[in-house]
Amino acid sequence: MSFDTLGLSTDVLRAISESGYTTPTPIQEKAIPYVLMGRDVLGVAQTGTGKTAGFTLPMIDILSSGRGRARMPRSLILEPTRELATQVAESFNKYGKYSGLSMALLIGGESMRDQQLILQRGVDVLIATPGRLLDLFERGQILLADTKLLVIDEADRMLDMGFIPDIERIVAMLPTIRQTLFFSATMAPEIRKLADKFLLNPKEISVAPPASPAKTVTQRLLRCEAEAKTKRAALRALLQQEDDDTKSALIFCNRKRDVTIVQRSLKRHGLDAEALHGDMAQASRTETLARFKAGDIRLLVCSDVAARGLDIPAVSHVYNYDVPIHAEDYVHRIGRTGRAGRSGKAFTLFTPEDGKALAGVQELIGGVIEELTLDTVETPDSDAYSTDKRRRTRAKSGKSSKAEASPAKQQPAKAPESQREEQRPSAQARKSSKRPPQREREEAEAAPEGNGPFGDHIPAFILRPVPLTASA
DNA sequence: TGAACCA
Repeated sequence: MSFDTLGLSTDVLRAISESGYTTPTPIQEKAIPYVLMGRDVLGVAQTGTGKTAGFTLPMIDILSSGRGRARMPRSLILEPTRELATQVAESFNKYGKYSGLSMALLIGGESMRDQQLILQRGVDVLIATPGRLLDLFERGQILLADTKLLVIDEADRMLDMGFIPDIERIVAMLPTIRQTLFFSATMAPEIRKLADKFLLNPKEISVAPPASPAKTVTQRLLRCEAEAKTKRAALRALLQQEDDDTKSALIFCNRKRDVTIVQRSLKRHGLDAEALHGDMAQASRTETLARFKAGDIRLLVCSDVAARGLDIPAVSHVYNYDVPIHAEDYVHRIGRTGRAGRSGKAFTLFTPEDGKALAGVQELIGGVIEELTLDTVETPDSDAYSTDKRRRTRAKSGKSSKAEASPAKQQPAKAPESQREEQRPSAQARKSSKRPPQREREEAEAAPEGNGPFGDHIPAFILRPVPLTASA
């Protein structure tokens, strides 16, 4: 199968072959002819399947005749994050270079004036995140009356993030006679309802995920104390252990402030890490992501802004510094690695407090994730979560056998609430006493405790190889 | 207990 039989123009085919592609992916093969035909398409596909080119390639040809009038874009693509929108714009640039289309990328965090100027000149392709699009619309900078081709990408994520009311407002401004392409990684009933609302007699296309992450990604858990300092030490230990195999790694935190803290901590310990989250200036978001993609940055500490959709082929490792609150986010995060047939590794730190979230993850993936056994931590049922006790037992715990860490006994928070509280006296003290503000404290803790990446102690487990053969 | 989407 090659691209020539799909009905694409020679201009587009030339750009494709110059990019080095010869064979369409299943979604491209199935979707492109229908898009060219003018049909609505309901595509169930994840990123990594070639979905983006599946709609950009035929769109380029559909739009290559005619020209956009001032403030009246001819097509609109909605994306949930700025990074994804940028990725789509890059696809248009790459494949549309012989087709002479004009394009505007409307995302927040960037100068509105530049975007307005481009809009006034008239564009064929508008790629936008909902917030900025509505903002510009309210300022009278955009008329969607001539937008006859609409793409709603990552619909499931739009739903999760509460964008659907925005999307509905936007779609209501488009002509009812139009072509709509609707993509989602899943087809939950709510998504199906949305699709029914936006699409007319769509051609349904569904492709299997490239390979389920369970097959290509080696997943492991690492039990940890809840204390941030300990988590950071554990993370460093893992990073060190995996260093030789690491092409590049994403380190996910649940909170933006922790992204900053962890990144600074790694840096102070001599590891070259950068940060990415939604509160950063757009310029550094763009630059950091570009450098990470280029292999310039090896370790990227990030929020869930990077969890979905981003296509970064060389990510060899994903670390979950926190167990994600929603189980689906786990799947998206680890899906950043093991892409395109490569193998990947995903490590998740969990604490006694993560019992519920972790159970949710394992339920969703339909299996138990194997736990790494560390000499620094006792067996699951023990009272290993007191810092003091850990210090005392660490030296002698060489026999912490893997056999004891039976997979069936993964849930850490078995101890009654009162007992756990007792084991962690600092938890109470933290709430009541006059300590410095949380942030200062964390940043102070983020400093190295000694020399080298591990401070003044090296967890014993990093000194011996950890078997990573069996798969969950 | 978050994060993502105009300022």
